[in-house]
Amino acid sequence: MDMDMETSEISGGSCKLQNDDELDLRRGPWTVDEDLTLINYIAAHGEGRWNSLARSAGLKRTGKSCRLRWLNYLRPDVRRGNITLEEQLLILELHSRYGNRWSKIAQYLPGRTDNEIKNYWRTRVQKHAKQLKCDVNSKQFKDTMRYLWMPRLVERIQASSSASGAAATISVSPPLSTIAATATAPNHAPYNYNNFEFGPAGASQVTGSNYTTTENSSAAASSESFGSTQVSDLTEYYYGGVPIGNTGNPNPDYGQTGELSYSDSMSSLDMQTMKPNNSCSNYQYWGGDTSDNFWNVENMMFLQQQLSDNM
DNA sequence: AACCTTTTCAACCGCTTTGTC
DNA sequence: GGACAAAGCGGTTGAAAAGGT
Repeated sequence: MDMDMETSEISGGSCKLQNDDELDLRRGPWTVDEDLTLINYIAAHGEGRWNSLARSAGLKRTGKSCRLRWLNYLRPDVRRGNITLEEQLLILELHSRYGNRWSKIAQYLPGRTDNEIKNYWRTRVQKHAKQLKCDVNSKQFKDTMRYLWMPRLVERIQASSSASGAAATISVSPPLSTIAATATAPNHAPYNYNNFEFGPAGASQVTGSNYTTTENSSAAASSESFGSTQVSDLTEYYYGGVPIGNTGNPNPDYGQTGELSYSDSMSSLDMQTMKPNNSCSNYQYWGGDTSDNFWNVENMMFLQQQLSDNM
């Protein structure tokens, strides 16, 4: 949940650094006024040189704090909202490749921040490892991800694309992990998963025909339109129709056909047949977190088999 | 409705890397 | 090449929301 940015002065959070009376530096949640100041200053002068930027803008914040706020929250191309199936798949794959190098992983997910990916990993993925009582870095858990979780994600992506009329372009064979293992490192050429082509943002953008999302396009549009125009109200500073800094779901696609939450992607699977147990129209968008369903008896059996195989 | 627990994620901290003089 | 500052990164924290009883 986002901080309530409508609250100008957050009680308790708007503390000053205790030993910074001279500097009068603030910390804690950013206020709407501070956001506007930062947005307008960067619109006029550009980003970088964060310490001097903070001073020049009149923000009583450290440069680090300004940088973080801008990169993780205020930047026009920050993509907010649920991690899509494709993104989940990418994160799992990239994490198996890069480990906890979140900024590296974030390069492949345009608009996503390292912080967001890190939070996703810690709250969702590590949670399951904990439930399975195994280490997130253990071979067992990695195998479960690779041979169970990821293939099903691929199936879910295929199912949702075909249900929505879009051409399904992902094939499950060979395993994505195999591709990743032999793929060239980023910076370099993006790796291609059939029609999905991923690459570090900036260097090589996503070019997969079906990977273009409405978020991407709106983010790109807002990014381009972001100029030196002064913003006087955060509601003017829209990201896809919902102002950045607003609470709730800033993602314009929330609840729309074709994008499933992580939880739903798992709960909609029929674990016996490994197929969606309902039509796409029946997906529970933004329902409760039922992702735990994924880790049912069958999956536990799979894991146990993995464990016994390794003995 | 009230209380407690769990989950989420923005923001901070401290360390490392990079840039500048 | 050493010293310092700034930027970048990953780990951690804690407030608020959501969920459960």
